[in-house]
Amino acid sequence: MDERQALTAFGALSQETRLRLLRLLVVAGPEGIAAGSLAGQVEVSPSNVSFHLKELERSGLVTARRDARSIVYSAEYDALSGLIRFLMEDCCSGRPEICAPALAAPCCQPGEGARR
Amino acid sequence: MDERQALTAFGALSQETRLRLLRLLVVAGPEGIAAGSLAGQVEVSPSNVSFHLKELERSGLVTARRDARSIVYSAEYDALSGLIRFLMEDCCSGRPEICAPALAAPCCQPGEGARR
DNA sequence: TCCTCATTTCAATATTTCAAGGATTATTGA
DNA sequence: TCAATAATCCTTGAAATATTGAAATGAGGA
Repeated sequence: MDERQALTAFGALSQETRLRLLRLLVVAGPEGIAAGSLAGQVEVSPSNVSFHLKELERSGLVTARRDARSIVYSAEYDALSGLIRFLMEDCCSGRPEICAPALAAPCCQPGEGARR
Repeated sequence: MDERQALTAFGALSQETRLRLLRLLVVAGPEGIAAGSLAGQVEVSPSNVSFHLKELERSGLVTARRDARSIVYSAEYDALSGLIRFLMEDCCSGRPEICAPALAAPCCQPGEGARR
């Protein structure tokens, strides 16, 4: 993840509708969710959802694929990992004073391979 | 870190000059850097640096204090930790498929209490 | 007090972002 | 091929953001 990508990704995450869309896609996993279904779930007009999905796609945080007449979006896990890592390493220079407290998150605990 | 704070923080990080300013402040640590010195280092006009520092301050990622005739800014480590944690937990739902790769960063390795 | 330095504030402009609606493209099944 | 459906594309206008230079504010020293 280079700086240009990170800047775009941060911009993509700084908008409420997009953050909600991304969260839905993260939980949905690799199988993804169709654009129309997303529009229904976030209660935003289809054209507006399309606009924000395109922004997310431009940032590399989600990818799109066609499935029959639907276009299915899914979260790009690698990009999200990369962004977290960018935030810790490039932006925060790996400062333990910053990174260590963040690692107290439940998902980072040993023996907690999966979320709870 | 609640969602509203995170949205503002992501917005603050999505601008090149601000990202550069923050990086300098992270490395500088708690003693911080004066606004004028920052303007020189990022080669941006003083008024523009002032604008961006205020944005960073509004997002909670930096704080300001007066020292004689200088105003010294410093990175808010807690806010950065909180943002990393938000990204892993709230946004990524703690998915191990996302968080685990990010933890491969050098600063997260056991025995690597400090960055290398 | 007066002067100077550091920084902010203000006003004007340029650029980007956002939301909504209608038109267009792509796919499926009859 | 035609009709129906799903999604995007395009345009419009409003709002937010970025940049610059000039003026104002605040602190320290002669």
